[in-house]
Amino acid sequence: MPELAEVKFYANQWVPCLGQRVERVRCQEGKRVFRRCDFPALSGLDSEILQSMQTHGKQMLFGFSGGLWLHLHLGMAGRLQRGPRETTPSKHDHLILYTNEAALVYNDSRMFGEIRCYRSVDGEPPFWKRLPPEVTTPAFTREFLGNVLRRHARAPLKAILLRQEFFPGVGNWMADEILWRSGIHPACPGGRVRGVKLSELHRRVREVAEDALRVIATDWGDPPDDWLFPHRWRDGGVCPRTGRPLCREVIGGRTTCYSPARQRWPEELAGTPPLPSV
DNA sequence: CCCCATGTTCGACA
DNA sequence: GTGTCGAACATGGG
Repeated sequence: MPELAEVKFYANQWVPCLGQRVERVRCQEGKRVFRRCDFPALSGLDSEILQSMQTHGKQMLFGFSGGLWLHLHLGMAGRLQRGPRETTPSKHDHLILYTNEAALVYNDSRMFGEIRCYRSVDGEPPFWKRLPPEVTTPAFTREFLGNVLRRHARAPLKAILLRQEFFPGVGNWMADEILWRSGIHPACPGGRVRGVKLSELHRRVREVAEDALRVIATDWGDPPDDWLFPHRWRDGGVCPRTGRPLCREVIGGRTTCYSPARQRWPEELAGTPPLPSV
């Protein structure tokens, strides 16, 4: 499930425990989620204090005293929970941090997620400081978007939007939502999007991210019926704007839902000049 | 048994 | 370098 807003929601589950000291770390080395984890560092969380939480796209970073940083990714099915101190590990609980008041649980049934731990006394680990701009910040400009599309002029927009190095946090449903609101076909090549369409896409990327955060990140509310979201996997789903049927197709390697009635092919965009030849 | 899944990475190939 | 495709990872749900 986790995209931008869901990741924020899960990260928030641990926030009430900021300031608490970890009394015990429970985990099982050898599980896939620890495939690149510095295990001694992870065990070192024992007796340290949880001091900070931040997210970036689909990634979470928890800061601990002693210069330790816990870096989590939820993959396809991961989640975080906060439970009572008496919490006993259930089937896919791969990591539990026990404080004197609570249990902080990382759960991932498919193990596509990842748990890593770093030592860095001088603030966040270096990789974290080099992450690209988040789509909700001023650094995510129309020009930045235009450059990305120009450099991938022949790739379908859907595939481009899924790339975390450009659109951190955007996943399958957000990409579909963005393109649907923009009225652009998901298979439209990046190079076709210029001028007003570029402005439109830029606005919608930010809008979907902000809407998702507002609706999901704190309370995990149900997305309203005027989003594409509640209609997209429904068999016989209907576009809430046009009332016309939605369709599903694999684009950019992922099942994509769109509304053919309002998301047009590049050729149908009036006055679009041809793509530059490579 | 079949198919599908809100993610990422890797190798082969045009 | 760009882009596509399929497979792999591991599990659960319909």
